[in-house]
Parts: sequence; C-alpha cells; structure tokens
Amino acid sequence: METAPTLSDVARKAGVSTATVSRCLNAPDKVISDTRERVLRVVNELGYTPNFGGRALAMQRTHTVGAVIPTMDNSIFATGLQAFQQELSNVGITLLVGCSNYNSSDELEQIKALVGRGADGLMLIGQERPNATYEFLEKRNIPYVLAWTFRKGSEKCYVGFDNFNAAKQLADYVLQFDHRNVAMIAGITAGNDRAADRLNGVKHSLNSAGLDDLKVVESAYTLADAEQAFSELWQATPKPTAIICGNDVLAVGAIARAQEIGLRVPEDISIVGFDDIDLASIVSPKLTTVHVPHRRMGKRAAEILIEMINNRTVAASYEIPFEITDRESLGYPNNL
Amino acid sequence: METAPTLSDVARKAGVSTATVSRCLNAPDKVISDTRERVLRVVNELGYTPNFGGRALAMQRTHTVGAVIPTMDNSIFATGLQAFQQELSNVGITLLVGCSNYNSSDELEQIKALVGRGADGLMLIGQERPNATYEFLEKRNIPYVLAWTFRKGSEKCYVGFDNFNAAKQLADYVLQFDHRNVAMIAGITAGNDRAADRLNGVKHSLNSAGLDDLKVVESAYTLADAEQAFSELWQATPKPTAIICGNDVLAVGAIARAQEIGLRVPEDISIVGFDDIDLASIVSPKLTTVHVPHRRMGKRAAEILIEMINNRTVAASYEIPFEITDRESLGYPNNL
DNA sequence: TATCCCAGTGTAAGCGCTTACATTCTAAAA
DNA sequence: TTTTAGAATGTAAGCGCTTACACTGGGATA
Repeated sequence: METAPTLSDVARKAGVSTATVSRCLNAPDKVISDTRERVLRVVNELGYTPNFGGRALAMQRTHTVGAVIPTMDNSIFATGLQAFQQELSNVGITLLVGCSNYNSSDELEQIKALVGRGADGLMLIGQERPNATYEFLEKRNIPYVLAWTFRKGSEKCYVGFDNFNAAKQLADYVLQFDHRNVAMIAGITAGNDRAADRLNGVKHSLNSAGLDDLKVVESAYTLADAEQAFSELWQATPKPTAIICGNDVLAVGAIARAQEIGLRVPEDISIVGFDDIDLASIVSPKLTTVHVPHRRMGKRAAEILIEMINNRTVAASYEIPFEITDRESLGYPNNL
Repeated sequence: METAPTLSDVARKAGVSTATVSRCLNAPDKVISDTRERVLRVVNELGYTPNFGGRALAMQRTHTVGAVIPTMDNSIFATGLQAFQQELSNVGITLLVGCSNYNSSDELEQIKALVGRGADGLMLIGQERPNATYEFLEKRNIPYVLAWTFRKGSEKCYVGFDNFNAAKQLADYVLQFDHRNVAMIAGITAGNDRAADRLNGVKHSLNSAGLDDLKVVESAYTLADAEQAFSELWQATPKPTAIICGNDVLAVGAIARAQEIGLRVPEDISIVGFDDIDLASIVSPKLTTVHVPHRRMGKRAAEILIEMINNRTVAASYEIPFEITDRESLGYPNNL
C-alpha cells in the first residue's frame, strides 16, 4: 500500500464506475442501496479518503476558510479564533490557520498559501498592512473580514471594537482616581494598528486633561518583556502612580515585577490592562481592564464572512461593544 | 476578475507556454532572464497564485504536515505547537492545524481532512484513540508522531514525556512534606491517556506510601471548572492538606477558589500543578509544578516527523525530560 | 562547411475528482 | 405483448498544474 488509493481503485475493486463511487460519497440517494453498501465497504477496506486537491479542482469550491493570526503563543487570539472555528464547522466549513508572527511579509505569504489552497474567504487581524496585501486580495476578489479592530466609515468589513476609544475611556477612568502621573506599557506599535490605537487613545485622554508628558515604553507581549518594561518605567522621576498596559499580558507582567520589588498593587502603584483574558481575574490583585467579548466577536466574524462568501458582496462592518471592568488593580495614589 | 487567474492565463498574456510559466515559478534558472521577467511581471499584474490542488495533484507531494490538537482555547499546546511550526517552516513545510475538542471521532474526521489535503505527515497528541483511527493511519501509510506522551517499548513513535512517572515523582515529592491527606483534581481521564497516566502516577505513589484513599475529582481544563472542583473536594472530612492538580490551569483555578474562601496557600492548603505554563510563575503563590520543556518537545517532534517523511520509515521514540520545579505553593501542613 | 550539443521553449499526458450527457435496465402503462 | 418513463449506472471531458519528451536554433567543434 505504497500510494494512496484513488477513486478508481475503489471503483475497480467494487466493480463499478468512478462516477458511481463519487455519487456514493456525495449524493448517496442517487445510488441504489445494494451498490452503495458494496462501494462503502470497499472504501473502508482501502482506507480511501477523497483527495482534496482533485475535488477542489473539479468543484471549484472548497468549503474552506483561512485565518491568519499574529501569534498562537498567547491567549489573546485563542478564544476568539475558537469561536470563529466553531461557527464555521457548524455549517460544514473547515478552518485553516496561519501565523504571521507579527510580520507583514509573512502574513502575505500565509495569505497566498491559504488562497492557493482554495480558501473561499479569509479572516485577518487588524487593519494595518502593506498596500500590496490589500491589492492582492482585491485582485483575487477574495472575501475577507478584518477582526479585532473597527474603523468607522471604511469600505472594508470590520468585526471588532474601537481600540482608540476603549483605551481613551480606560485612561479617563484611571484619571478619575486622581492620578496625575501616568505611564504606559504599550505593545509594539509598528505595524500593529491595535497597539497604536490604544496608545493614541490613552494619549488623547491625558491631553484632554492637560497632561502631556505620558511616559511610554513599548514591549512585546510576553511576561518577561513586560517585567523589563516595568523596571524601565520605574526609574523615572517622579515615579508614575498608575501604569496603563496595552494588554493584560503586559499588565500581569508589570504586576509581577512590581510585587517582586516589594510594591503593593494598587496601594503603591495602580496597573490596568486590556482584553480581559482569563488570566485577568486570576492574578492577584485582579485586573481592572477593558472587557472584550472575544467569543462573540469570533462568532460574528464567522457569520459575516459566510454571508460575504455566499452573496459575493462585502458586508457592513459590525462593532463589538466593550466595557471597563473594575476589579482590584486600580486605586487612588497614596501620596496625595 | 470573477475567477482566479490560472497558469494558462498567465501564459497567454505573457506569450509563452504554460510549461515556461511553471518553470519560472519552480526552477527560474531554467528560463532565460528576459522571458522570466516578462512572465513574473504578468504574474504580479494578474495577482496569480498557484492553485495548490492542481500542484499537489501533479506533484504527488505537498510539503504540508498536519497537527490535530485537542483544543486551542488554552495555552497547554500553544507553545509546543508554535515551536513545531517554526521548525517546519524552516525547511519550507506548511503546517495545517485541526482541533478535536477532546473528541475522538472529531479527531478522526480532522485527520481525514488533513490527509485528504495531502498532509505528508501528522502530529497527534497522546496515545489513546480508537483502533479504527490507527488502522486508518496504517492503511494509508501516513507517517505520524505521537507527542505530549511517551510509551516505552511501543512500535509507534512518541516524542514526549512519561506522564505516569512525572506524576508519581510529583506526588512523592508532596509526600516528603509530610502530607498524609492528599486529594487530586485530575483532568477528564476518559479518552485522555495523559490525564489518566497522571492520575495513576499519583495513585501509585500514594499506595506505595500506604495511603489508598485518594479523593479524586475530574475536571475540564478551565479555571471555572477547577474552582468548582476545589469546592467539591473541600467538603470532604477530613479536609485534604494538599491537592495535586492534573495541570497548571486546574491548579490556578484551585488556588483562586481557595483564596476566595479565605485560605492561605500553602499555609492552609498546598496545591501543586503540572506543565509549568507561563501562568505558573505569575500567580501568587507561584506554582510548584512539573516543568516540561514544551518548545523543545515541539521542535524535536518536527525534526523526527521530517525524518520519517523523508526516509519513509518510523523513527525511534524520543523521551523528553521533565523536572519538578519547587516554587511557593507547596508547604508543610500546619495541623501537624 | 558540416556536425554536434545544448540551452531555451513548446507539446501533451496525466494527477484524482465531479458531472453533463449517454446508455442500460426495470417496471408500470397501454 | 409492446411502449415508455425514469431510475441506476457508465462514459468522458475538464478542473490547474508539472514534467517527460520533442523541437528549435545558434555556437563550438571537427
């Protein structure tokens, strides 16, 4: 059994034509039960699996969609993606996942791989990517949704939330606690619109309050990098009384380091996050953060993408609501 | 541009044969630079991407491997998988990921989908699955490695660690802290050899110490379920002084609930985990747990799978070492 | 100059599948 | 009994690609 059995292997062994075998698999009611059983038995004996390439070639439709996410290493995308895939599998669509490592040329490559594999549609994360990528998508007329972000008045289809606004509201909220000395650990903003929006939202909020010396350090989304970033920020004078973090992973890292050097959160330093991943309500103190309904976003993205694929049209964007969840990591500065 | 451009579209527009276009893409040096440039320009103009199905059909080799993991919702597999995929992409192989939701018939379906898509090889998690699944794999002669677990003296290829032994050693270690009243929050053992091995390892250790009334509750790998499980265990009399958890997620959930009801860890109750995911060193108290080098395991699995694909042979298993990492969540019982 | 070689290119078969159309068969209607 | 509709099955084309093989033309060699 060196090479995969094919349709005609099955056909020969069952003593029927390839057409009949194909029908057994795709439209069983078009074939008399006697024949069908015989064929299916042979299918099992041989361990036959349809060759997807052949099928896709003949059908011109794959029932496959692709998603390219920046990283798997990290739970930010996992929940939303899981919901996305669940919704797809409900309607018999297979999800193929690629990973860009936060790198736009890797992303384009992954996109091409997925399209070449016949993806009927694509889910991409965020908005910022080279024009060439968008041009490719347009030229090939691939339906796609942009998730995890939202842009009003764009002709593209977004399923996500307004990072700028959410960050702004979070910062406003922090300011209500009388902090005047705020710093930020942002994600790497280059090529990442979500990180950039969050940074700008915070800046905007502070500016409106007459504060314009926001200290910022950008950090990769790992606990270790976040700890490092905290230390950097802690060297400033005067020391910040509150640190706004670009996401929960950063916030958790920051808290860890703060506690390591003997600081109490939030008594000595307030730290807030963004995303409300599982972790946020587990760490101690529990994170005050922006809650985003990731499952809902993933599900909605799938529904919308399916609609776009079926109607061959670009659907309207859909804004996912967020809300600020106040837990324990934000308090009043104690040096008032 | 309603339908994807094909090789012959490019060929026609560039005024060459399809063979030449194909060569431009696959063996550029076989074509004179003049022609090549003209062809490549057209390729870009048209946004042409090779149809993977056609290519796979013609080449009989896909440079694709598949992996089926139980869940994405959770960081247990993320790190190892990431390393797996990195190693593959280094040698130009694309990874396709499927998700079984801890369900063996879903798993078989995913496997078939991946094989049908031409996966040259497969990575599967763990050992326990219906015979039919293994038969399918054998019949189709698909190279595969079984990761995250290890079985001595099997003819299959494992790249993982000995869950039984690790759990046993962890329990032994716990016993060294004078605990006589130990309970366990295990993963769901049905259909999950890793969860079962860990449970059995703990049992074995306790039995050897003359303890044979291990209280066990099985729990899904979510924080919420783990919290629930803790509460259940806490109703027993006498109350356990130490709880061994089937993985770190369970341990973190247990700690959270313990703290909620006013218990101090480890003063009032010791809690240990398994896996040493990121989270383990972030929670407070930091988790005493079994450290598993996930990146290394993923990388090794990829190397071995590649070897198997190239040599058309089943490689020897590879055992990944583990080690017990003592941090803060294990202590002496205070009611001694 | 005649011959050969070979780099550059074209021709066409075939990979595994679906499906329109052709063919055969069965059973009910005439 | 003959006719006929329609169910069951077969035939064969074509999906986009690679590649063995055939062809061409110009430099190197004899």
